[in-house]
Amino acid sequence: MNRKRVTLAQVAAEAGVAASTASLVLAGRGSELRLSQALQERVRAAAERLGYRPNAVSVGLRTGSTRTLAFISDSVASSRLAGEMIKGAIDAARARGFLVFVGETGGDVQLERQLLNAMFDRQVDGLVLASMITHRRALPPEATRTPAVLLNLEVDGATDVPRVLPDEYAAGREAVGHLLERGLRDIHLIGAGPTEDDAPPFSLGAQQRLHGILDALRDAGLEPASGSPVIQWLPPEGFRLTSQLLDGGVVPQALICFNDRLAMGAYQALGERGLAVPDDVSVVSFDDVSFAQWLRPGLTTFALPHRAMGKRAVELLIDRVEAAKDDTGAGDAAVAPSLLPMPLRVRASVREVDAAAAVPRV
Amino acid sequence: MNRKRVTLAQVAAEAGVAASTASLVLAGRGSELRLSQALQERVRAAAERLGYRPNAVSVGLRTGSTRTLAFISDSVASSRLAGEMIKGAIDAARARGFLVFVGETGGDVQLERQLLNAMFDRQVDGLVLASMITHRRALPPEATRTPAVLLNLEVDGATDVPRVLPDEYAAGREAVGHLLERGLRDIHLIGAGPTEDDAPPFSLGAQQRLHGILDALRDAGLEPASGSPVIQWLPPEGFRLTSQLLDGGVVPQALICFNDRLAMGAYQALGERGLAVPDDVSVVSFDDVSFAQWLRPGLTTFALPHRAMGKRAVELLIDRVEAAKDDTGAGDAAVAPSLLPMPLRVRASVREVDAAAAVPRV
DNA sequence: CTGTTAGCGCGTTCAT
DNA sequence: ATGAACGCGCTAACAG
Repeated sequence: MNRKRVTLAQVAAEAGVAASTASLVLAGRGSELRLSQALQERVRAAAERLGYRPNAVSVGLRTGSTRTLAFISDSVASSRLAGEMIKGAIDAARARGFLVFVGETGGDVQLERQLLNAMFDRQVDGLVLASMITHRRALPPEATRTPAVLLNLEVDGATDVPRVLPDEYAAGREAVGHLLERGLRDIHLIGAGPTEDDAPPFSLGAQQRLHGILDALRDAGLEPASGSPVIQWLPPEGFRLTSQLLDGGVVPQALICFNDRLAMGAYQALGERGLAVPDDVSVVSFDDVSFAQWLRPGLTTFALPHRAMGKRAVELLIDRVEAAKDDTGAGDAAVAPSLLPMPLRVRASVREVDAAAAVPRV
Repeated sequence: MNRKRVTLAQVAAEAGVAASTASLVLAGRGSELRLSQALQERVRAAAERLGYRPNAVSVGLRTGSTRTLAFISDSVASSRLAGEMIKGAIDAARARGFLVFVGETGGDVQLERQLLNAMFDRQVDGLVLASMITHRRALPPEATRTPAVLLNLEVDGATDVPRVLPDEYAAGREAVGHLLERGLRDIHLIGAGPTEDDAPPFSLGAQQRLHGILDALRDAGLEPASGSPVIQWLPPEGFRLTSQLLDGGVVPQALICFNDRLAMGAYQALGERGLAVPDDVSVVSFDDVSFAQWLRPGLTTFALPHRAMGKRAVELLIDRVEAAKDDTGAGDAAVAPSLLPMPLRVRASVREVDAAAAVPRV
């Protein structure tokens, strides 16, 4: 029941020409080759009438290009953000006429190889290798012999493979800037800090957030009022850390939570003690997960631009794929990572004080 | 740099046999056709040595089967649950040697057709058409001429295309059962009700949840203490609805929230009035979104089995694909939908009373 | 037991 | 201006 497809041969027969002729006019090269308008119209009409669509498998075999991409990540299901990354990728691909195979490894190297093989067997034109948590890894050898781009991933040493990453460092700086501008100087860190070394070792993003925060503070002649590193960034930890801080008798002016889940826990701890956000304590955070906007009050947070990252990654990839076609032989020069801005979602968790008290922007 | 692939011809040459012979032994039909063991070994060794992998595009063209599936949904990014559905699907596919093209329409019919075409052009063996919100829709004509299964979607009339859906009705029944067993009889509905007609018209799932709840209540000789239909099931609505209830002077014994977002809003409203969950009011809900476990206390909720649904859908699909190969001609009999159970995640939002006060299970 | 032949559907010379 | 012929890489008839 599947083989109802119309072939080029049928179109040619219908139009009374040879298959090759039909191929030419449908490829738009008819006028270039000075085929009569009448004939061209005849072919086009026949194709239209029959509902002809080229068999992409055949074209792929013939031309070596399948207009198909591989998207392999360690996790597609962990959060909405993962979905956003994929959506950005498949949308951008479709916009340029590509389809994408998506695979998930769960971090299993074995499985990754298996998927890579299965996709390359199907002659994908390029590969985006993605991760849901920004970290550093080695490239699989397959990624070398075909156009590839890394998404939310960094590699060691100089490399010619493009990477796209969120600009965590800048977001860290902006987070303290946002607080300082509003006169908040008693800033406590929840999830990492107080020193450069106090960040989860596996998360590049965490390290850069911290780095940005500390640098911005230092530039203002300040340092964190406290810091509390922790390995898991989940609400219970946020709750515990914030509770400890509060139990120590301090009421912080502002909290920088290293992600929204920690912030959710912080809200809970604050709420249990009758402390109001933002009147008693201000909170800024990172990620902009779904519930950030539903917390009361709405959480001010820096969004991980996952959609944009997915989009950028496949755009870079397709650029490479199409460049590789007209093989210039170049393209193996080291390339810097593309850093995408993390937009600030201003909501209601940071206190708005009068301008007089605020430190002017530097 | 991409064309380093070893072909069957090279393997055959290396082994000193004809290509067709090599093909046969690598397909495992060597012994069946009584080829000498020595020859078979030679071929296998050559393939191994050269790192041969069949070009799946060529195989696809030749055999008509690409071992590739189409997964098209209206949204992949809306929630973690969407990701789970996809993960279930791609995992099940991989386990059976299939890869999947993922596409998203955003509900745009135009785009859906475009994606369908692009995927069928690439000769996918089957289609899963999915939605993130359970509803009823018409089948695109393409879904008729190839194996297809509907995921979280229902169609009008009898049909031979399999559908997989969560068992919302059963979950609705169980929700009231869970409350009744614990002696809770003053049950208020947040998001729908109090009558059968008070449910969002576009959501089949909502209607069935409500139906199950009402039936179970009726079986126990009860009816909802109140109901409050609303179109958007988001935290602000949950907050508003619950606040209204409370402002009316009633302190409900138990709330059935129609989803976790509404429940989050209910928690907030309760919290603002100093009412404790579950000591003052119990809450059950549906979906089991990510934050349900992070609410304090943890939210007892019926999980949408998205992962399992994705898995089941592709398993049914692949069964059909492989059945269609050895064309029995059958398969066009009407088929009932596969209803997957929504497991109850018992957490801490329902009060545990002493058995004496509880209504025994029927 | 093995190799030859044919063709899946298409794009691309190369002679007309 | 047009069509015949070839081949992408593979599988499956059929001969030998």
